[in-house]
Amino acid sequence: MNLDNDTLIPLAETFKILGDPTRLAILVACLEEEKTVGQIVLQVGASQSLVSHHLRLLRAARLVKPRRDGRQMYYRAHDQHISCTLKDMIDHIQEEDPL
Amino acid sequence: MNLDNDTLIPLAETFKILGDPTRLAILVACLEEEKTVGQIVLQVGASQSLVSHHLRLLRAARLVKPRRDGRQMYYRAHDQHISCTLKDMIDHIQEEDPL
DNA sequence: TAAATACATGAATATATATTCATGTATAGA
DNA sequence: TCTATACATGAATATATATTCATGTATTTA
Repeated sequence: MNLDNDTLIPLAETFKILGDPTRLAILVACLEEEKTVGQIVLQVGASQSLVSHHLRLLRAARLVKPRRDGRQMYYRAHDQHISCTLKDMIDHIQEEDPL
Repeated sequence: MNLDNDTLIPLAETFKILGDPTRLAILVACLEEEKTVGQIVLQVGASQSLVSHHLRLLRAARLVKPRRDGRQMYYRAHDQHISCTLKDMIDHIQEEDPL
């Protein structure tokens, strides 16, 4: 596998977005079903402001997509490859060290 | 998918390691075949010191594994789930926005 | 043992980034 | 049109981190 900078840089940027526990928790919270910002705030246990800031980054990286309904915003993970990526990485972490 | 902190935090830490273009380039350089530090330095185009610092982080996250032979160190990506993760993410990036 | 090669590491620094606080904007209902 | 609700945003800040420079350590060869 050989990557030019046009692939490498956005790839790194996307991984960087996943590289924060709060943001990752937000993403996981809306991975299987869409959630309102309020629901995410409760589930993740971070401030509303912080969740909003993170959601903006997640949106910019197209990791979540928003939908408005009345005065609520629903967010949902861009599930296509995200859950695969998460599963691969969880496998990596849970993998035993080879002696 | 619901993740407790014992999974979430190391998961985020691992993604964070991938979230830097130089480090990602180093990882990709030794993804398919092991490389000496010198080879990686040439291929990536970063300073020897920087490559060494990054290799330490990659090693700590068990993303690469070292092997010494004489005065050379060979590094190789911990390929098990890494190349899958990279492919999933590349797919995500190259994916078109739904209208 | 001395010198050279290959890599690692510590300190220093400039920049990036997570978080908070205060405030702004949009929508719904009275 | 006020008020309340739900969310977004800007500024400020403390902390993290990528990079460089200088130096240290291990291994080979003379």
